[in-house]
Amino acid sequence: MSTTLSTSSDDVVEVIFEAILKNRLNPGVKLSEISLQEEFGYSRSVIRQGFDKLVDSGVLIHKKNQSVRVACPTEQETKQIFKARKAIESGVIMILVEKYHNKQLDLTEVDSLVSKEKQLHDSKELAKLTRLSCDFHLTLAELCDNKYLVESLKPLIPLSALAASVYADRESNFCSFAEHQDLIEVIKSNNLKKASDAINVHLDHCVQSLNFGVQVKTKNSYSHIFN
Amino acid sequence: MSTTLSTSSDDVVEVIFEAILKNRLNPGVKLSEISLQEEFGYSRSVIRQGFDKLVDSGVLIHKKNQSVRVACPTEQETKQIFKARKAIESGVIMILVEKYHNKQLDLTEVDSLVSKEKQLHDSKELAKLTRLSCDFHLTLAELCDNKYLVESLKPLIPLSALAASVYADRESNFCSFAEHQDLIEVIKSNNLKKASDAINVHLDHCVQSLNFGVQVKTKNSYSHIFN
DNA sequence: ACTTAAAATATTGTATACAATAATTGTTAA
DNA sequence: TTAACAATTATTGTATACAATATTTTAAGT
Repeated sequence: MSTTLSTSSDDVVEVIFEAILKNRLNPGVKLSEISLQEEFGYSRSVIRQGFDKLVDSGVLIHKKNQSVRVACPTEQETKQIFKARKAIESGVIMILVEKYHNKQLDLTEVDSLVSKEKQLHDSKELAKLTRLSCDFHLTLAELCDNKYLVESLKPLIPLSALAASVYADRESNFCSFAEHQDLIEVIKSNNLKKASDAINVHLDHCVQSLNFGVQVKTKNSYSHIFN
Repeated sequence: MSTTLSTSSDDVVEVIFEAILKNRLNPGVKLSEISLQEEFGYSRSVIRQGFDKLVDSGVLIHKKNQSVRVACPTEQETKQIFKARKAIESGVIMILVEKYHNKQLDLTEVDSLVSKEKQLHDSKELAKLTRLSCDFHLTLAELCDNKYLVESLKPLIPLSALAASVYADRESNFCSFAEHQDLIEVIKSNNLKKASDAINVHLDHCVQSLNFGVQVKTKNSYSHIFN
């Protein structure tokens, strides 16, 4: 949703989103307004507006009179995040099945997304892969042509990325591109039940691939984070 | 999500939400920051922070360098809003069915909500009734114990109220308490398909009860709006 | 009277100042 | 060395000032 014409504070939001998806900003990191006005060119009030939006979406945490921190989803929160995604995204995929059946859906964009995912997977470029698998889910939502649905899902994607950066280990196969391929096939199947099941299974697999036993580590400087 | 500890700007959000649900703030009304700092005790910066949150949720519309306006959903947007709600709320009700089956769900709160709805319906107190039927849907979401799901649904409720205030005529039976009663029953049925169908039908009925032929009217003063 | 253009006014966008609160550092005593 | 407390510093919460942009009013010309 945000402003109809985007303002400067949206830059802040974008840059921080990017930093999270690129795995540069780790969960728990403290972000102070004055420190960041040097990184960006903007003044504190603009930085803060961006922070406020991110706090609202749950990506940053803010306690009164304290600096904001990058969210660090707990095990319970992670499970809630994916439960919410199952609700929203099974709605998404059923809309897409119907659209496809009515010849109102062009899947070339997601098709090429999955191809790129496969390339990155084969060349082991894991950071970029995270980014793309996030894009895959958001793109499906966007194909519904329903901004409200997109806005509902949007904050849950970086939150999922944060959860993954905490709990996914190197080999975990967190958000499998192979299953993304399956999802595209099932959209074409014209079978609502199968489609709904497929997305639920995929998201369940995401959670199952996580290792909630790990210890959370926190850093405190943001020199090489935003570039 | 909002701040962990609520700040003053959340008051602004709350008051404006309330005003919308009470049908005091009509779609399209212009809200200027300086005019409102007299209504509230706060300064412009606080008012604006509240506005920003409301803009983000789509309840207020903001074009650069212009005053914010109360959103006035078009026919198409209204249909999108309810399509998004169907996706989210069918997820909600399926979670509740499961919870109820596992004896983890207490329905007394929603039961008494529906009773109150019936009372207000019988005594023709329509403004308060709108408020309660909104509460019903939000309460169902809250019973899921999933803040992400609640936050996804939350902005769609005042948006629905705005749509109703534009397109629902006096006799339209917009969000029927009788169907709310049915929804509670179906949660108890332990039948996922029936539950999902019931909420979809209810929300479809909401849209069907609207008359998109009406002309939109706009006012411009906010004297008796917020009290 | 109506249209157009210019001046005046009002409102937003951004930066900054100051007070309130939290975090940090330094000092002292056990 | 460690713990507790005080003083200092840093950071946020809020208000306000000023510039940029929109809106309204006024005036002139047709």
